[in-house]
Amino acid sequence: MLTGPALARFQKSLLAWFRESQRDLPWRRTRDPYRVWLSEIMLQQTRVAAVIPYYERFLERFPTVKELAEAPEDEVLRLWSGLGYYSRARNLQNAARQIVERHGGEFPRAPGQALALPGIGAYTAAAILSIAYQAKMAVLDGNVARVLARLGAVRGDLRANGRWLELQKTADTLLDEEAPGDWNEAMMELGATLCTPRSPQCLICPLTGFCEARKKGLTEEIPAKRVKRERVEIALAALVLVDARGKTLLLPPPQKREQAGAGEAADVPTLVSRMWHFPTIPVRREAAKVELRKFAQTSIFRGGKCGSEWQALKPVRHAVTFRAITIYPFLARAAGLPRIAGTKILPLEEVSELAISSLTRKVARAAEKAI
DNA sequence: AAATCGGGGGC
DNA sequence: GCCCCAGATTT
Repeated sequence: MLTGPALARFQKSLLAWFRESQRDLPWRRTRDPYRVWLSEIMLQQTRVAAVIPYYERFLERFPTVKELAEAPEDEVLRLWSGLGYYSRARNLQNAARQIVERHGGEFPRAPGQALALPGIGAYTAAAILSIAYQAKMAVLDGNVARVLARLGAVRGDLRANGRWLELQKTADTLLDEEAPGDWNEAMMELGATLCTPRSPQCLICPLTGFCEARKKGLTEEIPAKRVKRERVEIALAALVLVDARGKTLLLPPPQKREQAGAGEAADVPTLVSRMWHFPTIPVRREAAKVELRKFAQTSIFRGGKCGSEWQALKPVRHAVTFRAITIYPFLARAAGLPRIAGTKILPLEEVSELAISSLTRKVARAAEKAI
């Protein structure tokens, strides 16, 4: 690929463009390793616009690694609620605790130690260490892979076989060792703003003269589309119990099931992201109410009074990776809520303040509208 | 190497 | 509706 003077021109072109055109993002106003780290975790598979409000709120509550390490997990998940990929938050806090215990509260500078932390893989280690500590490590993420694939006219699935490894080698050779952090951000910024998946803006791209895909007219064909798993439709029924004071009942974050049906598509703990949730079961669509009633009678009320009037609410749609879920919520008014250890009883409007997934937020909203 | 984990903005 | 995103972990 590029070497010598051509590489120098290439690097200069991109860095000049980046220093001129980069977006003003909250995490670019600091090199505090903790903030860089937090931003990189939140940005995994998540768009910038979605992250910004979460980033600000999270730092207000947890300004330092120490405060993050000492917080209850539920509080961390509460601030992550709605952002998705919740194991990121669980790993983040576990890593924070390790950093406090083993690294004196400072994000480790050694790549091996960084990679050993939960939630830190090759990309995130390179990103944090280059941006915060100017380590000479090249990042390879979806943006960079697309930029490199177009530059070199690389056909086929970028994540297949050894292709990702080849792309990493390419990224390594292109890295500007004088400014590794800026360089990495510049490559990603180009992919995020100009060298986009569809309709790349080649006319204003600083690298257009270096781009093989551009020369061959392949910018729309590269990179190849990812093959996705076929979508599976799932039906759930959820019970929104409300007492005379407008209070409702939620179940605590369920643990992963060990063996039985771990591979089943309709595994409730997975579908509610192991967060607080309304009593929920998989159902056959046509029998949602009957099956939910039976479940409520045996598992929630344990033979007690189940509430007479059940109101079917507007079905809620939700997606969890390859699963397309329809939740059939039922509003059940009861004189009193059953007391069950571990459950939470609170006003319906306050459900959104808990550590819940978007699925539960949608169900709560549907119920609020009906009241 | 393949499967899995959320959610939303843009088209 | 579909696509894909500043990927990591588990098996």
